[in-house]
Amino acid sequence: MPLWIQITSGSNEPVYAQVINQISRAIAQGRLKTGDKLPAVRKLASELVINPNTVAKAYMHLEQAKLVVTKTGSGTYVAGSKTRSADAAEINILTERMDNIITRAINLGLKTDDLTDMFKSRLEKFGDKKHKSGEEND
Amino acid sequence: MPLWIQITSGSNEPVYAQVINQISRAIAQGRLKTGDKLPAVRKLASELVINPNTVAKAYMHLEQAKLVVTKTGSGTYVAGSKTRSADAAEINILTERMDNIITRAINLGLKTDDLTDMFKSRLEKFGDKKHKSGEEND
DNA sequence: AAAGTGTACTATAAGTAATAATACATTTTA
DNA sequence: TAAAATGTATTATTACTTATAGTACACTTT
Repeated sequence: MPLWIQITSGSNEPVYAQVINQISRAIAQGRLKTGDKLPAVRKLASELVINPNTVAKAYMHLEQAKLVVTKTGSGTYVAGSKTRSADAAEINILTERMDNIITRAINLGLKTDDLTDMFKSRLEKFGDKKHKSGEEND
Repeated sequence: MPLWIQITSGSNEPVYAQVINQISRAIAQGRLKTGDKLPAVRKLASELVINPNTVAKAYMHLEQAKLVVTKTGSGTYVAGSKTRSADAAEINILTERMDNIITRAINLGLKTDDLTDMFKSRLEKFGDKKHKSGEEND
């Protein structure tokens, strides 16, 4: 499995955020599974031609989000899913972002039906993934 | 109709973006209709206790998004809907943001069914609004 | 002519993003 | 034990963004 992260330099999205988002998505879509090892900070930085600190920052955020587990000296690994249940604050942020997207779409002239179709289409890439069980790293 | 915009100072979202988003949403939800006049730059700035330049910046962005029309010396008005059709680039941005939300939700432990329900629920606030016709300002 | 409106410009301060260069602690490997 | 690999921490610098502030200008309405 070579390298699936791609950095867009000119983007308004910060580099560390691009790393976070792409790894998060890989986990959500099941392309990265519990226990999988992420590239070493220095190695990934070298491959993406970015600063090691930037990768470290991304890994730190991913760990705070409980998506990865860090073992100093060993590496960074995808955490167990544990059927996390989102708290109220996180749900609020989600609905806020959802409203923003809907707003944008409506103001672009899309109809609610079009939007619904688009949503369902995107959702297809995300099955209710079963992470490998029996490998929880705690 | 007094003031429906509310600014959160401590937010990580820039003030000008808050103004843009709240006005955009009001338009999308039909609470602001074609031809409606927005508060004057200086007046809104005064009411929100922010800098007039910040409001001007928000209005500038709204105009570039074709959501409002500006008449120097007169005021800023909600533009006609014109059944705008989004171009490919805008659709791409939308789907990208949609994927990001879905990613976040799945990683929080939500099921696709829960997500679909949430989406439909949020969508209810946005009818396929008929803007007042016969008032296109061109 | 006066008032109201959006726009443009310069300047400043604060925060964020990214890079850079080191150094340190822990784990793995030889 | 020693060496290598790993994540972490620190300090510094540069560039950009955000927000405020003050001023001036052009156009429209009254």
